[in-house]
Amino acid sequence: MKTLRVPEATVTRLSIYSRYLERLDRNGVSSVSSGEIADGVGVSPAQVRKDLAYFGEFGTRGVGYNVKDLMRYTLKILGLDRHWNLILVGAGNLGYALCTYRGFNMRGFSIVGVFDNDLTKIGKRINDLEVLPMESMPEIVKDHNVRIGIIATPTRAAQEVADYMIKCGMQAILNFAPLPLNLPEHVEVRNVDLSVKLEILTFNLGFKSAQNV
Amino acid sequence: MKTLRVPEATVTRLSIYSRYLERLDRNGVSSVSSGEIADGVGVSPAQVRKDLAYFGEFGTRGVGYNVKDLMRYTLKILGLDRHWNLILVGAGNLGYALCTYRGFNMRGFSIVGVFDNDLTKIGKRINDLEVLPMESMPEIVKDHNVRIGIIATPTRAAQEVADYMIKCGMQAILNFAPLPLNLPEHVEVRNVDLSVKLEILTFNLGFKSAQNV
DNA sequence: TAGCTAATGTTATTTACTTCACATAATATA
DNA sequence: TATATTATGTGAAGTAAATAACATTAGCTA
Repeated sequence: MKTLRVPEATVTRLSIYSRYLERLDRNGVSSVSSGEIADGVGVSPAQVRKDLAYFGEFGTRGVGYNVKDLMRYTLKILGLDRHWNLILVGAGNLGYALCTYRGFNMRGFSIVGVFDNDLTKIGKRINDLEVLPMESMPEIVKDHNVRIGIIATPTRAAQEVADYMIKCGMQAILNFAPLPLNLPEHVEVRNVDLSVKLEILTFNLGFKSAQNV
Repeated sequence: MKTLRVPEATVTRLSIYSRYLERLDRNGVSSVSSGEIADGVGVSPAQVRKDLAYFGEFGTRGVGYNVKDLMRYTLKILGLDRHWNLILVGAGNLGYALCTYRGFNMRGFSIVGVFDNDLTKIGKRINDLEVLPMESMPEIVKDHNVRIGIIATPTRAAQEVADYMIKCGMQAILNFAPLPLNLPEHVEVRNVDLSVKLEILTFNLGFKSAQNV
């Protein structure tokens, strides 16, 4: 098996292919071509094949791909052939929304601990979880073998929370605070910035208007 | 002024520089170099200068950039030198979180209409807004001159909602449903997929584990 | 005012990513 | 069984983006 560096764009698309394949499978589709996948998710057929080629050969020439098989392969590649327990810090509205977000469960993620340092929030329930004080993090992490943490705090708290998460053993962090975190190399971080995409839209709208003038 | 095509990655970074500059400005910093911006947001100094070069010359050789000026320029480039009214469909937990999200207001965005087709949700209040039925959309859009819509519905409703938004005149859509939308060319769409980034993390954790074995 | 230092703006280089094009292989058909 | 058709997998070509390198210019110092 090849060990080329895999572009992050490829991993992103793989995640999208994977979900598209789940949908096909639910709809009873058993076979699919790179062209159909491409149409379904809005990329080129060559792109689909190239992306898959980083990880092996999954199709049959002249035929296409078996939906169930390819779905399982993509899930496995993404590390989703297993269950992942997560912790989340920040029991505000965003934290609440993330805890109740179905999309995570559907992909094998479970939030097993919600933390906050606000005394008015500690003890409240979200689904079947109680919001806990930060000091409880090490215990939860140990009990549930947690490696990934989600930050849904106000911006000002994010860096401190990230540092504490790492002290508690987190190996990866998903950060919703609009602030670049400063973390050691061995920790994987990805940011979800809710307003950046919105600003790409305003940029493009502005650009269009300018061209019409 | 050059009219090269601007890479989307550049626009994304511009949004991040812009917020970083706002922070510097709030902290009373008046001058900054490309190297300092680079350190602050985690890119290379050359990248910062290259990104800015798409839009003009904003610095002084040997000196650096005036923070307030560059902040204003970046905001203007992104189309954020004005106010943007938004509508949102889907008054669930995610919709609620987005309506109350400070990050939008801080960048000049206001959600002026929240819609749902669920009768149990219509009439409820979010901040100072009442959740309205879908039929009210055209009126709100007209009254507030809205061009951008946010989709925070369950996946199954997203495509239909997007179509209706466009009928109501939306020119751009920010889609939180994990589904590629099928829309006419002239409509700008960006997806915020909450679990894709999480799956990049699990991919990377899996990859690391594999390499250690 | 001449020389030094610092940091921009920009060209050249390198690297990364995407698309193209086609050889290969599987199935269907006559 | 030969032929036509379809769609994969992949090397080559093309495009785009990031990095490096440097010429330029502002400000400082003696």
